[in-house]
Amino acid sequence: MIDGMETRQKAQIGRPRGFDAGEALERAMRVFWEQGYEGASLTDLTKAMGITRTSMYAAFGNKEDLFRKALERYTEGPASYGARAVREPTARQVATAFLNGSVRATTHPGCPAGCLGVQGSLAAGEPGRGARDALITWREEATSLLRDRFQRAVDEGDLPPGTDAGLLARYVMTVANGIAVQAAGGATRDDLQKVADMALRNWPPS
Amino acid sequence: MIDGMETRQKAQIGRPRGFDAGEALERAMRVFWEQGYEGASLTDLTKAMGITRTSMYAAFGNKEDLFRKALERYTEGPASYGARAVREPTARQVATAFLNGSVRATTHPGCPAGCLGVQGSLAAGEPGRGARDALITWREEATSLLRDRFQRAVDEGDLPPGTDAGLLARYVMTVANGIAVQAAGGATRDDLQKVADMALRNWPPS
DNA sequence: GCACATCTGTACCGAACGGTACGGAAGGGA
DNA sequence: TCCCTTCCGTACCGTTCGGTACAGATGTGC
Repeated sequence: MIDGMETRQKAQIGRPRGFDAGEALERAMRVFWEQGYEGASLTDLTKAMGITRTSMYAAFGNKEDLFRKALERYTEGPASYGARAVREPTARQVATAFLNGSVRATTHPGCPAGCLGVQGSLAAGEPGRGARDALITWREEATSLLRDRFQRAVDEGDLPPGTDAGLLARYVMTVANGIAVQAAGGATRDDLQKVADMALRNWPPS
Repeated sequence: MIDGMETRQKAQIGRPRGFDAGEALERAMRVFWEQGYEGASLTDLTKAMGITRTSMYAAFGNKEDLFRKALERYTEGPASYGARAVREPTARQVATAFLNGSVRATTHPGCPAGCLGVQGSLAAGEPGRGARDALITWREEATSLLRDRFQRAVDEGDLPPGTDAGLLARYVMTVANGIAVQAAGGATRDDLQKVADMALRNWPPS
């Protein structure tokens, strides 16, 4: 039996936790988002989470585990536009929703600029390879989701026969990644929305 | 009077340097490229450069100075396709050369995958802010170069009147940034070349 | 050959890193 | 009420971080 959040809360026995694990994870996610895996120290993290190192280790494992859990939360929260996008009725709407969502998420007021799945760890030294590889896998999974969706569109006749669904998925993902980098550099939402619109102008006809 | 490399070599007096500063900087650039600013420790750097910490500090200043000089070298070396691209005769050729160059540079065999100007430091903790901001400026300068070139194309009638040169520049830069992220994640040169080709299919007519 | 300016190597600095031992505090079950 | 289990806070672990003091090595100018 596994509880949803994955932060073990085995039985109802013993002293109960004195903080909200979900809220603490949310705060940790923000720190990783803003400073990256290597740039976020345990002191930064626990201070933002409002708990001690000991509590953090007991609840989440270690720094890398915390990062992975923060990434999960990011997927279900700020990056949930991805899962929503692939449920759009046409391939074009999928691509549009995905890029629009990425623009909104990477420039959301009150949140760090950019995308945790990109700037969390793009290049890293030896101790950060785990986090980096986790993000590579994360981006690959998103690309696969898009590819499968576009392939379905090809099969259903929504996209022209012979269309390379993998290329289309990689193209959309590449633009989204570029948007994330731009946002991290301070590009505005309006600027990036125009870029997203332009990237969709050459979409194959239905 | 200033010497070209910027690594001070004031007079011909005193014990001469026992290593090639250009070669050492090249090695440092590779380490930053592969591991990022925060992920590259002085131990990693000096080991790759084949010199001691003391020699590195005497020749380059400190870690952040070394990073800035490595970035200059990167600009004149692996990223020199940028300056070449803006000299192409038409706007379309400029954009094509820029994206093709970015594909080649980010997937060059024997070099780290990706782009130093992106993965060198995208998100960072407090001590890495200098490097991060240097890269933001670096990308902005490249965008400005493209924007000015596209504006010239508009003025000369190479691009339709009323074309937003700034948007075009940001679009090209965004795709290039996305290509860099993709390359850092292991995408192949062929895959990315197809993405670059696709990104140029909706280029405004001459 | 001698003096001087610079470079090199070692050994070290204080601070920050990720991670943990341990004792006291605080709840639930009997 | 007592016990047991778990959580919390402090104080600390060894390691690594970026950076440097200092002494010896090595060349050039006189």
